[in-house]
This record gives sequence, C-alpha cells and structure tokens, in this order.
Amino acid sequence: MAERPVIARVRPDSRVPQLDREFDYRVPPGMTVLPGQRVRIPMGRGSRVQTGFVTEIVSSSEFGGTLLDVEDVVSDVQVLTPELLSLATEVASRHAGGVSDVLRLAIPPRGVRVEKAWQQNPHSGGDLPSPPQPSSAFDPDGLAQMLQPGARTWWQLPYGVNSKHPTSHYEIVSVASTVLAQGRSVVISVPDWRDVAFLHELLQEAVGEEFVSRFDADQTPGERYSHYLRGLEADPVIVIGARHAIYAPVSNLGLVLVLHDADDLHREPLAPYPHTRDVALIRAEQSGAALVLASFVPSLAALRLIEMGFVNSLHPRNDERPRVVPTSLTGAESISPQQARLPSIAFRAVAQALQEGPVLIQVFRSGFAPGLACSQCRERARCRECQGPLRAHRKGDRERCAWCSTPADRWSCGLCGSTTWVPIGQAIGRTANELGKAFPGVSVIQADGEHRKLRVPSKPALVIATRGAEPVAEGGYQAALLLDGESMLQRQSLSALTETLDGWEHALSLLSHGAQAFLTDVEGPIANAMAASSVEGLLRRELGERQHVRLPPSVRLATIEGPTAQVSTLADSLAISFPTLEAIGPVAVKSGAHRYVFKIPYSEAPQLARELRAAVVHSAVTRGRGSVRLRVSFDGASALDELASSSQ
DNA sequence: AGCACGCCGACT
DNA sequence: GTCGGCGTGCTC
Repeated sequence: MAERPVIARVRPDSRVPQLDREFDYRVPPGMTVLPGQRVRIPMGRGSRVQTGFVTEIVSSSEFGGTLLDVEDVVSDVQVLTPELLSLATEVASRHAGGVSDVLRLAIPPRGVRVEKAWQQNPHSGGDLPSPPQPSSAFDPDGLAQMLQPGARTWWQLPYGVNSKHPTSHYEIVSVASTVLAQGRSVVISVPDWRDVAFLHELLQEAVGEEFVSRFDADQTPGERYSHYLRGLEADPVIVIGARHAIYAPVSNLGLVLVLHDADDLHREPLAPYPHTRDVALIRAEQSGAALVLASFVPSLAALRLIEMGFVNSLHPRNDERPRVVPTSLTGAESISPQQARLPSIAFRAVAQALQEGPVLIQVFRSGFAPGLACSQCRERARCRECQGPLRAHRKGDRERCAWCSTPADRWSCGLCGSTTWVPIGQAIGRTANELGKAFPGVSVIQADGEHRKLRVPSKPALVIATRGAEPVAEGGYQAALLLDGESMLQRQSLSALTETLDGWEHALSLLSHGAQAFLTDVEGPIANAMAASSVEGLLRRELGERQHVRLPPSVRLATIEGPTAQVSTLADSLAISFPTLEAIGPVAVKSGAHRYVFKIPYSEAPQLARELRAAVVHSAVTRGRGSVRLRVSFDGASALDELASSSQ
C-alpha cells in the first residue's frame, strides 16, 4: 500500500530565464519540508545541486516524468512568505523580468550564526507603545483618512527644522507610531542613508528598539538577515530602510510609505529595475494597506496618479515654504570672477546671515562630469564634429567632446559666435575654495558622497553640500544659496527638471523659520515659479507636455536590445500585435547589437510585458551563434535617458 | 547557466 | 576503426 506522496513545488534560485518557474520534487520519507523554506534540489542534466525556494506542498504533480527527490532543507526558517511571493511575482511580470531576480533583491543571503541566535532567542512580544500626540500640522481627519486601509495619498510634507530633526521626519514618525499603536506594521522606504539614520533615531525614541527594524546599504549581510528575520515574527514592526526595505516581510501591514519618490535613488539598478514607488503601489494593493507618497512637491508620477483621481492629496494646514529670491547673473554685479560667481544681492544676504548662523550652499553633484557653456550667451558648448557635449577634462588635458573625444580646438559658439567658454557644474572642491576666499574668516564645512555629515552645529559656517548630501543644521540654516541650477537643468535627462526642483525644495526644507533662499543662475519661468511658490503648476505643465508627446510618466517605456536581426523581427511582429505601440529604433549599440525603445499605454503594457518575457525565454533557449542575447527591460532606470539622447 | 547527447572530420 | 569537435536541447 503506497503512502500518499508529498510533493514540494520549488522555484530554483537561478538567473536563467527558462528556469524561472516552478519544478516539482518528491519529498523523501522522513524529511519535513515546509512552504517558504530554502531547499537544495538536483537540477539539469548532471543533476547538479542548486538551491531554491519551496512555494507549495502538494500531493500530486502534473509532471509526466518521474520526480527527483529534494536533496536537503537548507534551514527550517520559512523565509519566503506567501505575501512576498505574490509581490515578487507581480513585480516581475510588470517589468518583464524574473521572479527569482526580484526575490534576490528582497531576501538577504542567509547567515547561519545570525539565524541560530535568532531561533534561540526570538523577540518576545512586549506591550505595544501608546499612540503619539496628534500632529498639529495637519487636519486630524485628513490624517485619519490617509491611514485608512486601501487609501492612497500624496502627502505634502511640512518645511522646516525642529531642533535636531527636520519637521517632516517628526511627522513621518508620528504617523508610523500611530499605525503601530493599532497593532499594525509599517514599511518606510527612503532614498538615502541619511534619511534612514535620522528616522531610525527618531523611531527608536518614539516606539523603542524592539519595534523598529532597519535596512540599509552599510549593514553587513548578517545584520540585514537579522532584521529580515525580525519581520517574520508575529509582532508588528516599523521597517525603515532604503530601496530594498520595500520588500521586508512584516505581519499585519498597515502602511507603506515612500519618501521622496522623485529621487533617482528609488530606481533599482539591478534587473528587473523596479522603482520603489511601483513596488509600493503593488504591495499596498495586494495587502490592503494604506499607501503614502511623501515629499515636498509631487513627482510627475504621483501627479499623474493625483490627476487620475487614483491618489488623494493631503497638505499641511499652513504653508511655511521659505521665500526664494531669484538673482540671475545676467546684468548683476558679481564679485571677483576668479572667485565665486555670486550676484551681489546674494553675497550681501549670505554675509548677513552668517552673523546669525550656518548658511547652506547647495552645489551640483560632485563627480558629475562638468560641461562647458559659451561665455557670452551661456549656450551649451557642443562638438563641431558630432554635436556632442564638450567636457572639461582633468588638469592639463584639453577639453574634448564627451561622445567622440575630438579636442575642442577652434571652437566657436553656434549661437553667438563667441570663442570663449566657461565651465558649468563645477566640482564641489572648487566651489569650496572660491567661497572660502569670498568670505574670509568663516569656517567652511563640506558635505558630499565622500564627506558624509549628518548634522552641523548652529554656529556661523558655510556649509557646502552636494544635492542630496545636505546636513541638518540645528534650528535650521539662516540662508541658502542654490548654485549650478542651470547646469542641472541642462542635463541630458528627462528627469532633469523634477530632480532639480526636488533638490531645491529639500534645501528649502532645511531653512530656519523666516530665512530665505537665493537662486543664482536660473531665469525665466522656472525661477518665477520658485519665487511664487507655484512649482506644482510648473510640474503640471510638464506632465501635460509629456502627455502630448507621449513620454513617461504618461506612457510606459520598454527597451529591447540584442542581435540586429532578432531585435528587428521582434519589433516588426510587436508593431502588428500592438497598434498603440510606438517604436523608436533601431539604434546601434556596442558590438553589433541594436536597441529599440517602445512607448506603450499603461493599458497595453501588461500584455507587452508578457510577450517580451516570452521572447527572452525563447531567445535564451534557442541560442544563436552570436554571444549577444536578447535583453529586455520595462521602465528601466536608463530607458528615459536613452530616449532623451536618441531623440536629440 | 551547465551539461550530456549527437553526428561529422583526422588520428594512433 | 575511434577520439573529439562543438551545435542543439533540456532541466521536475
């Protein structure tokens, strides 16, 4: 009499597209296998042993052949929760990618020591902390509505600094503790280590260490795994972390919050390139939790959702946005040109603010390749051979074209004929040097990727920070100078405007009450909107234009890249089955490969993603003689920029 | 990806 | 006769 078979459905942990599905294995007698566990299984011709995740235990298999046995259970911890599996499945299908690729982003590698310690000493459920004092910055009904299950909200954060922390962080912590006090978990995903550090500090104060779980890039794999395991416990928890925190397992999810979703750091650089915002939308929908996109100005994607009526907005009761003074260079008297190029109004204002306390100088990201502009009309200097941007190279080397490396000899401006240029987007070290000379005797503090700084004291200093690396000044800065705006806006990127605005608003949020910001080299509608606090109008107009010319976020973008013949055949067949598809290409990329970028309406995108995924699997299984294989990405990190550069 | 199977050319 | 080239196909 045969016993009822026990069959484990297993997803191999493999990057190979054709293996990104479930395989059935027999569970041998005497072995216990549970869903979510990592197991070792024989795979392929030589029955090589591979690891995989058990997705299900069943009693019969559709498979015609004889089943192989599960070799071993790696650990009895059920690391892959059903919620995570369905999230990963949806994220993968939305991006025409593999589920295993998403799981690799979501589940940290196992640490044996950490796991043993956790199993011996599981977190014992303490009493939940009591709810925080209600916030006075928002209408209580609005806040309550925002936290309703299934609610989706763009949450406009308040500006300002409250002693040691940005006011916005207190509000976030207050909202998160409110949800926790109801016995539900919160997942917060932020762009930057700085936000992780601040919020973690505040959250620990608010709800205690045992209810906070932190994920960030600086952690060792062991630490990451240990925080991951904390989420698997039955007690609710507040998870705070960068991109990958959005996947953290928690019990009874009540709120998914994404901070500054316009920030580029929310775009995952690994396949299948999911954006935190998209993952958050899917997770909130699947779990029924509330979704909050929190920022000072909405991202274009958030704005689109607001205009569709899919997302509500919640604004602070009082608008405390600091005043912005545009002080264009043109016609303004600047101090010694060898030193800082500063309009005199800004110079005087900074000098005065320095009597009171620190002044923030926000500069272009250091390390960004600086460009050249005409010294007369400020038109961007372009190569006379290929129209590529001219770049200033390292000391001693000549200026060259960034695309074709042609030296920029005998250059003249295509617009006004001038033959002299000036650098734009200069590096931070140089700015620091110049400003130090312009304000002798004032201490200069640098903050950028290399010089990490969370806070500066409230005494007079010039704090020169790259965008995104601004330290918090206790009590806020007395003034801010927003430099290099023009070169930020001139970048060859479709996200130039939104990222620039976001960076500026962030600087504004760090000002002390009543302090002003000076916008030095930007003119026209953007400067006017900044001064008039009507940035949202600017973004609405931008979104309208994107709709008109069919650019994200009003359409989705898919990219295919591979051998010319294969890619063209695929593009042709897609053009027939998708009448709404707009194909841009083929564009030659490295070593014989070609690329197409497709624009597709949201409604058609899921089907296109399915077909592209099928094409990838097919291409991987029938390997042609070329070593170049078909690659596909959906809304990938670089698709926008590829489109921008190919359409110029 | 790996790995085995398979069906053609020059070797002790 | 057979050793081994890599093109082809599969993985519960």
